[in-house]
Parts: sequence; C-alpha cells; structure tokens
Amino acid sequence: MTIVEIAKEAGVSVATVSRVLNDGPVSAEKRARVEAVIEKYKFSPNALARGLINRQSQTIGLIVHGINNHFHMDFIQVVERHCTEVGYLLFVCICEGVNQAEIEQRFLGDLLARQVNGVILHEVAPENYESGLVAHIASKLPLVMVHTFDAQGEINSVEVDQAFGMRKVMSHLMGLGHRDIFFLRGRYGHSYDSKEAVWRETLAAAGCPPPPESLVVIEEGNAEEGILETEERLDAIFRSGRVPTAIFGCNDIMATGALNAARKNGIPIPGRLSIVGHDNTILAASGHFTSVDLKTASVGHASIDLLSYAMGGTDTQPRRLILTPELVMRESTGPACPS
Amino acid sequence: MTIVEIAKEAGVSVATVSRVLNDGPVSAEKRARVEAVIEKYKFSPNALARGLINRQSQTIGLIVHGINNHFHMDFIQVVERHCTEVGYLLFVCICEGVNQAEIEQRFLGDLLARQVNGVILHEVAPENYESGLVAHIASKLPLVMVHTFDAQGEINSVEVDQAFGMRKVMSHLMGLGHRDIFFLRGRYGHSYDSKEAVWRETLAAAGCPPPPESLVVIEEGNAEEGILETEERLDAIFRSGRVPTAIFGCNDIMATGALNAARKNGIPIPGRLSIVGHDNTILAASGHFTSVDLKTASVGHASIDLLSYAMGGTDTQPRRLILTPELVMRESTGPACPS
DNA sequence: ATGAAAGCGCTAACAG
DNA sequence: CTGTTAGCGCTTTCAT
Repeated sequence: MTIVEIAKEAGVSVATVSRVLNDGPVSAEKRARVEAVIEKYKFSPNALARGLINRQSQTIGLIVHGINNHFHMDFIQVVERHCTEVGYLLFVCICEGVNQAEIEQRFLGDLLARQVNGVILHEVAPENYESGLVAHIASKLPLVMVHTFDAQGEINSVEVDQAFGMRKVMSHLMGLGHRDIFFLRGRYGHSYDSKEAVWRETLAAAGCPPPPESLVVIEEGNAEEGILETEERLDAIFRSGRVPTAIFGCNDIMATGALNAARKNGIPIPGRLSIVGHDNTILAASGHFTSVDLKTASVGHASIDLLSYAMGGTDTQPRRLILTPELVMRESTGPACPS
Repeated sequence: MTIVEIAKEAGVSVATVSRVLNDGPVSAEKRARVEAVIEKYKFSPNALARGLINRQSQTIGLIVHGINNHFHMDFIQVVERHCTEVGYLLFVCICEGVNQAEIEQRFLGDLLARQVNGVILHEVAPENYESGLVAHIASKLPLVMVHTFDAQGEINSVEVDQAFGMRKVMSHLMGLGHRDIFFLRGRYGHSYDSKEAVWRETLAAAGCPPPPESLVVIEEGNAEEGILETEERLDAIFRSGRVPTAIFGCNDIMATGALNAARKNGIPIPGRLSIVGHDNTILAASGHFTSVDLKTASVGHASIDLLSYAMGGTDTQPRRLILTPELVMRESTGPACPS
C-alpha cells in the first residue's frame, strides 16, 4: 500500500495525498475523500521514503554501557517517554563486554547511517572521546554526552558532580563525629577514584588519615554477586575485632553487603555502626540506609533538554550542565559511638 | 556524501560502489580503489535509501510495558545483544500510564511505518490481543508475544508457566509442614490471580483452606514504595499477635517488606517464619530469601529464537513455547514451627 | 487548490 | 566484471 494507490482510489494526485498527510493546503472535500481511503486501509506512509527526502528519520539513538541497575532504567525511561511524546522512536544500543570503544564506534556508525535526528551518549568510552571521534560526530549531528567530563567544552554534556555528593556524605558523617570510616569500592573506575580522593582528603584534613585497612576493594562490586562478596569480606573483618564507626559503600550493593555483615554479627545500626550507600536504589529503600541519589531522572530530563535544543538548530553553541546529587537520609546513620 | 560521489572519486560507476558495499562481484583492483575512498571519507551508506528498496530496515522493535525492575532489564539486554550480533538496531518502546492499549497501537503503527523486520511484544495489552489487532499485524510481519497466552495458537508466543512455579512454592512449603501461609499480592493482575488460585487450591486440598486474613493486598505492590507499605501492614498484623508460619510474596518487593517486618518484630527466620519471594531479583539476593526465578534471560533468548525463525520466512507455522520457572532456595525457608 | 514531474540515495536488472 | 538505467515511496517545486 502506497500513496499512489491511495491517490488512485480517492481520485486525486499523489501530491494531494501527500498534502493531507502533511497538513498541507487541500480543499475540505478532497481531504475528506483521501482521509476516508486512508482510514479504510489503515494506511500509514513509509517512514523510510519520507526520511530519505527529509534526511532524517524521526528517531533518536541512545548508547548506554550496560543496563544492570535501576539507575540506568530511570534514565532510559525518561528519555524514551520524551521521544514518545514528540513522536520519535528510540534506538537503544547497549555496549557490553570488552572493547566497548569499538562497539560504541559501530553503534555510532549504525545510528548515523539510519539518519537519527540526535544521539545521547551515556558514559562515552574514553578512547572515543579522546580520539575526537565524538567531537567529529557532534559536529554533524545533535549529540549530548552524559556523565562525561568535556574538557574542551565543545560538546553538549550533562554531568553529575559526584565529588560534591561525596563531600556531602563526609560532612554528614564527620558532623556526627565519625573519624573511623571504611570506604568500599570496586577496583576500576573514575567515579570510585574521585570519591576515594574526597574520602581521603576529608579525613586527612581532620587530622585522621585513614589507615590502609579502611579501604576495601570489592571485585564484583558492580554486580549482584557483590552483595555476598562484601558481606564475606566484612564479616571476616568484623570477626577479627575490627569494627569502624561508619562505612561508606560506593554503591548500594556494597552498602547492602556491609549491612548484612553487621546484622550477622549483631552490630547495632546506627547505634554502633553507621552505613551510607550510593545511588539510592531499591536496595537502599529495602535496607533503610542513607544513600546518595544521583537524580537519574533529572539527568534524563536534562539530556533530553539539551538534545532538543541542539536539534532545534538555531543555536549551535554547546552547553554543559552540571547537576548536584542529594543525600537521602534514612535510619542507618547516627552519632559515632565513642570507642 | 553518497555513493555517487564515492563512485566519481574512485573512477567507477555507482553500481560498482554498491557492489563492493554488498560484497558483489568486483575486480580486486576496483574494489581496493573504492574501499580506499570509502575509508577516506568514513562513508557509510544511507540505511534509509537501502531500506526503501529492500522494504526493511535492519531494525527490530520491542514493546514493553514499563521497565521498573531487573526483570525487564535482563530481557531487554538479551534481546538487544542478539540484535547487535546480527546487525540489527533495536527500537525500544515503553507503554506506560493509562490506556496502554492505545499507546501500544501507536507504537505498532510507528514500527510498521519504519519497516521493522520484526516485533517483540512483551505483555500485550489484552484489548489489542482480543480485538485481533495483534493477529492482524502478525500476519504481515514476524512477531512474537511474550507472557501472553495465545488461546488461538496462531501467533508466536513464549510464556512462563507461573502457576507451575507457584505449585513448586507450595509443595516446598507444604513439604516443610507449613499450613498457615500468608499470601501477599498486588490488587490487579492476571499473574496475581493465577498464583492466588494455586495457593488457595493447594491449601484447600490439604484440608486447610486459608482464612481471609491470610490474604494481604498491597496497593503499591509493584513499586519501590511497596516495600514500606508491606512492612507496615505486616508489622501491624504481627503486633496484633498474628504470625503465620510462612509468607509468600508475589514479588520480591513484598517479600522484602515481610522480611523487614519480621526483623523489626524479632521473629526468627526461618526458625519461626519462612519467607518466599518471586522473581529472584537482587532483593532476594540481598535478603537471602528463597524466590521463584522466571528465568528472564531464557525468555529473552526464546523470544529471539522464535523471532529469528519467523524472520527466516521459510516456515510460517506459529510456535508456542512454554518455559518453566525455577525455585531458587536460600536460607529463608525451613520446617514449620510447631505452634 | 491541484497535478506533473523531478529527485532523495541506493539496489537490481539488463546489457555489454 | 562493469556501466546504464529504472525504480523503491514519498515530498516538493513549478506550473496551471
């Protein structure tokens, strides 16, 4: 079914059909006739042919690196909802496994080939940012990077100031009198590094630089198994008699492991031990522990805003947005127990 | 940049360029020349123009109803990964809010217009199945329904036999001597209904039909807030002195709420109370409780298999696949405490 | 207001 | 093996 057939059956030219499809100027009478035929066959015009002419496809592309927590889901949900509202369809591309940079490149190429109207890059592979590939693409297509620091300031980007969130955590804890604070992190990752730096500096500034055993690295810190791993690691430490006054987990998975270990050892929370997590996922709600909320939904909205703006095309000035995380208080933090 | 320009610069015809793009027969020498130019400009052919001719777009569409738990994530991840492997791009459409049926219709139309090669419908809106719309679309496009019972057997579908899983739960619990089992569910939903039926029947068959107070309906049973709601509801019940020997939650959110309430009241688990959840999400891992695993990843693979098969196009015979859930044992279930 | 016709970028006969 | 050419389904001048 094509507009040619519709035109034939309605007794008009294809141009007229095209016009009713695009709200162009058509006499009421012909418009009605055409619409009747369209309705009759439930015809909908081939978006590919349309896109071929307009050089765009009414789609936007989203590239994400893994979608293993609620974190990502909120983001995707927000982005998708917006697309739906404005009549776009969303391509979701998930980079996983090794050589993410390469996969990301391929996705970028595929999206370009499909004439997407815009791209959101959630956590760009560093190589692709550094090689200038992203900048290159951004120069020919509306693009926004999320959670990537754009040193050049030439690409639209929205970031969350995680160090700021970490400072909030530290001042909350320090304010409660904590000086002996464990830091739980995964092995690799910029966000782990930046949080650790804040943790170290704050404690050092207060005259109590953390001893080596206060830093615990969890291998599977980013996966479901991380809960158990953290639990076992801390259980062993607690049994050995070493119990800090507070523990910060770089994500809720590790914080949950800490919570479980404490429970197992009958350590009162927050009476004897305070716990703080990060990301404020359902795990924090489940364990009733204080956690840093990155406001993923806001990040999603911001990304969409920047993208829409860029797609508007009037002003090509790149924008950079920095959001601030929030510390969500729950019953897991209290005054440091005097030891 | 088009193949015309590539052809010009390489000193060949567009047909030749097209041939190298499609691995057609081209002399090694010309092929090299063309490839050089392609590489030089990092040219990638317009997928829309291609699709216009082939009447397909190398994309597949996925329609989901909400993505608020890990459950959906696994599914999407598996589907997306497959698409990537075979060179398709994935459209993700999320139906949310009221009148899902209508939104679903729109998505279906949009996907059709974009010439997707196939569609996966995760939890079809009943209206659209009943009205025959899905069947209609399935007749003109490879389509598979997930988690929808196809009474006619005319549409590819993959389902999980949730009643079977529930029977596993009940026999596990009954085997441990439990007869006083609470059932936690959300207000609306076929899957709640079918589980409740199994619960009721099993207990009745054992001569102990459940008393009314054993059924607890949680309004927000499907959202994060459901944890707290469940917790409060059960806390009140426990305080009133009513403590069953076991509790089944229709999802891990409710089971977590039950667990929290039990902890709050100092009820030993599984010593005095056994708890079983459903979906085996990270919450079950976190709370160490037994839970039914719907094997979402398997469902994803199965869906993709059926879709690929349908897209193969040789055999149009619809297929129906039924998967069996698994009961993942953890430390939350034990012998019924003699009351 | 309406129709004829010229493409959008690519593939696929069809000759050579 | 290679080039020419006719479309794929739609939008958009350009006349009328």
